[in-house]
Amino acid sequence: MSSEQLAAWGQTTAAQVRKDLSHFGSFGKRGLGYQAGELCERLRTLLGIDRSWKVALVGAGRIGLALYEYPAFRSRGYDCVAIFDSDPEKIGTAWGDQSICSLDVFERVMEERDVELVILAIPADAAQEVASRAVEAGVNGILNFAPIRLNVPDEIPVEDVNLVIELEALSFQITQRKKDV
Amino acid sequence: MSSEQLAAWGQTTAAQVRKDLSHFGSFGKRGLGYQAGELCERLRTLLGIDRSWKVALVGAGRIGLALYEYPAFRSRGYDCVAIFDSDPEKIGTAWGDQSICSLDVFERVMEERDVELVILAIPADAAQEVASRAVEAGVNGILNFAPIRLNVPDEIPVEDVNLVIELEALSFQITQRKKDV
DNA sequence: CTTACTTTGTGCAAGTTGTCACAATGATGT
DNA sequence: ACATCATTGTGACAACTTGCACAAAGTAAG
Repeated sequence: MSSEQLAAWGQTTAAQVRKDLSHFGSFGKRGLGYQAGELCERLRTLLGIDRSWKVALVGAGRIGLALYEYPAFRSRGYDCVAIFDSDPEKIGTAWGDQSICSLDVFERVMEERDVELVILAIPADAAQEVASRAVEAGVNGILNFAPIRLNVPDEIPVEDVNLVIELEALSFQITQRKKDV
Repeated sequence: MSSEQLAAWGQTTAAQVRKDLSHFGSFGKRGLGYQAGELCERLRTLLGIDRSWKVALVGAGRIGLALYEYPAFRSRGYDCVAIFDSDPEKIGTAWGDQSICSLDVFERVMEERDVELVILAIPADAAQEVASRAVEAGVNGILNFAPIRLNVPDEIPVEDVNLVIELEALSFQITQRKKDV
């Protein structure tokens, strides 16, 4: 594939594709382009998605369930090795092959199962405490669905997903567009 | 509140806050700062979130359910006025006060209920078709959970939410950090 | 072998975004 | 009334990002 083709695919320019790729080394062959299979493989390694990751899900509510059952999740190498919830009704019950654990045993389970990533699908008022405990327990990264800005050390990456903000971004763009006309 | 306080809140710098706000006009008083109530109100108007929006949910699966039941959704003025699904088992049943409609009546319902925003919580292979029909039916914006890049006219804003990409972004950051050390 | 063609990798220019610093402005106290 | 203090709004500058254009390097064909 040429950088031109890749650019069309990714809605950008050929020069941008070449610059971005060259940042990580020299992948292509002049006059020929990039060999798709090799490029994929090298990018997967660079992105750190050439292996599977052990994930713990905190919050067995509807968002947690939707994530847990999301097929792309497992197929892309994210392996859910623990589910936690604070609701005594849910603790002990199972989703698929995972039984839901109490937060009382959070630290022990996190260590036993070598959890690397934590997904927080819990209300905002509980998120900070769990995040801090997860960091303390040695987690490497956090995917946060709670609508608060987590306070964690700089070296722990956090990705926020905030549905309301996404909707508000849409509202803003629509409002702007109507004003222009 | 001073720009300094706002900056601390939003993890940015005071100068940035002032530049951003000044872009939309002159809100503050020199020597005093910004009056919180008025600032909020004016920003809400600018963002287009000073009113409610009529939303249709397409896809009554687990992601759809999680969204529908998400309290912040309604409390921020996003009013779900229709739910669609293609599964005959689900059509006719109801979630709360909304009964689930067939996609056969998509165009009619969209118009009757004045839908402004569509949330696509359906598999990738169905997303493009529904998106095109929504645009045709006069929708103003799309929130897309399907992992494909929708092809819609430039004047229709689309926000994508892709959980796998969020996780991969975490994986990348973790991998990078480990390399540095 | 040589010529014509393709496509990368990159220096440079253009454009965009973020930061600094300070005059302008209003509040506050004497 | 005046001096002092706090804070905005903004021009000038610095840092970063994107796009252009072309030499370098490789392919292909006669």
